[in-house]
Amino acid sequence: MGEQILKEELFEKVTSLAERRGFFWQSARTLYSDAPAGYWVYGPLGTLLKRKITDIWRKEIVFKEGALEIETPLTLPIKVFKASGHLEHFFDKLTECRKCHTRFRVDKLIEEQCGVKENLEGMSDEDLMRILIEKGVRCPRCRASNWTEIKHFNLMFTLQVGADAIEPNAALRPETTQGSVVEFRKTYMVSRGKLPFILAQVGRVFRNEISPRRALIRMREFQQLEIHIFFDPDNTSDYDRKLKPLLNYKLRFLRKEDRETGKISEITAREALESGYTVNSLITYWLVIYQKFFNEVIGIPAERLRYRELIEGEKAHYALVHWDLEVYTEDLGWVELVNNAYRTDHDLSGHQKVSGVDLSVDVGGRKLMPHLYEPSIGLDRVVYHVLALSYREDVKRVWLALPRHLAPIEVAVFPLLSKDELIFRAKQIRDLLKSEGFHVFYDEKGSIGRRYRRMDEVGTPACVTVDYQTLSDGTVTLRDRDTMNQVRLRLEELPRALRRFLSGASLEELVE
RNA sequence: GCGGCCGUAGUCUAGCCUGGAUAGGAUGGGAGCCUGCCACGCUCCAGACCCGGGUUCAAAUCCCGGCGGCCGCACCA
Repeated sequence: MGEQILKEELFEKVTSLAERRGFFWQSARTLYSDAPAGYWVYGPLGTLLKRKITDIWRKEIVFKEGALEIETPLTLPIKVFKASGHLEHFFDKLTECRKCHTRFRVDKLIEEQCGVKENLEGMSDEDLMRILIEKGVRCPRCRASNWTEIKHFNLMFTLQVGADAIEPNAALRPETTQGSVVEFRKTYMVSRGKLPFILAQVGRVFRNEISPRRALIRMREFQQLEIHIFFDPDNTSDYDRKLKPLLNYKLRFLRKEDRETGKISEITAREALESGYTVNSLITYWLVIYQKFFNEVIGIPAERLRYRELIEGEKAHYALVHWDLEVYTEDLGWVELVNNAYRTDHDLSGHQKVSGVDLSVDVGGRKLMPHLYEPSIGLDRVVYHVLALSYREDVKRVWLALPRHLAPIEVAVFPLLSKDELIFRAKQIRDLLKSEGFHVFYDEKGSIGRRYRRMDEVGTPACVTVDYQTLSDGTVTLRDRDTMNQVRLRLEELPRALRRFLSGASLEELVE
């Protein structure tokens, strides 16, 4: 199987196949070689795959969990990010130690070593630099006192909205959350909400990353599938009930104390909840739901998944507790797929303070500021890992063993030979399957073997071949991508058989 | 953003050190022939030196800058 080679070069093989076959590639490069990094195009197959993942998330999570999906603008007033705390954390002034090349935030250095707190934010670079020199601020790492000039890092894209705007007054959102938080009050009202109140958003977000790398893994513009659960921290009884049948489910955690050994603890939902580790039944439930979703629906083996507990300094500024759901591949190691943050009332309270609008809700005559728990999927990373974990090769062929329900092309139809009578019949069968709602691909070029290989490479689970026997008795062969085995089926039963096959039945089961 | 390595068709690669005439090959792609089930074979076609500047009679090749890629550091709110 060439396992050794596979592990080392998986990333390159997957991105190369993705470009060759039209899953994804780097934006604008064909025409402009100096186009900035971090922007990626989804080709026809990639778009289909991404849509399938999104749709299955809608079906399995949004719909089943009673979330209301909304769409909010990509552009938001800068005030929103002041209230959320992003502004403070997004515009850093950094300096670098000339001796050990480590970087530090200027305000932190001065705060820590000079005890100064006020007015640092409004201070000019010259003044800050003067303080660094006059107070002899030392590098916390190597004790040197030789700083480079101050550099600005702006991690949000700002905009001047309005033809006469000079100063930035808006920004592209770095997460969809703020849209949900800002519209919480209105949405809650129009949908006659009660707690827990769940919103969902699918959409693009923008981060001015310092060094975008590794294709879909770190981009400047990417997509999130987010769930925003507003709840009463003192009453999660709905979730006590929902969690009950799942109490024995084993969650996989990398606890902060096991950071160095990398030991993963399998802890049942019951233990996690009762020990207080996962705070409450609501958070515990959602941790279970997402691990199950990625394991059972997206098809990632459980041993490749873990929740990594983030420690102080790693956690976002808004989070009280925070786990990253991560996926493992041999060449990229553990990569974050879902950011699970318990944001408490950080966001709503922040907006209430800045806007002056009361954002509390009435619960049985009691005024309450809802808390927010947010599992946020990085969709592009999911797309990459679905492809990477499906990648197979042996001496004969390369194929994607995609979960059948995620495959962009569901079935291919081929005439065995490019002869008019076979082509005519094959096209009829293609149209029949299209009218039955299948995503069908038709091909008559090249040998039959070559056509099977082409479909293998894009993960098409089923190939239907029309031969001379089809013309005489109305049967076709159905080939399984993974085993390369075939069964012969009557045309009348083909749509039903195909449907069963795509939802997981084996070829043997189809002919029973 | 810093340091190291690197940049030739969709992909992989020869040529670069030591400057020289239509930049070679493989694979993939298109058109056709052949072909009774797993990348057969044959014919034809299209496809590249990351961008800009410099040195030179002459630059894929040497020099400078930019952009990009990988790895490490930092960053990842």
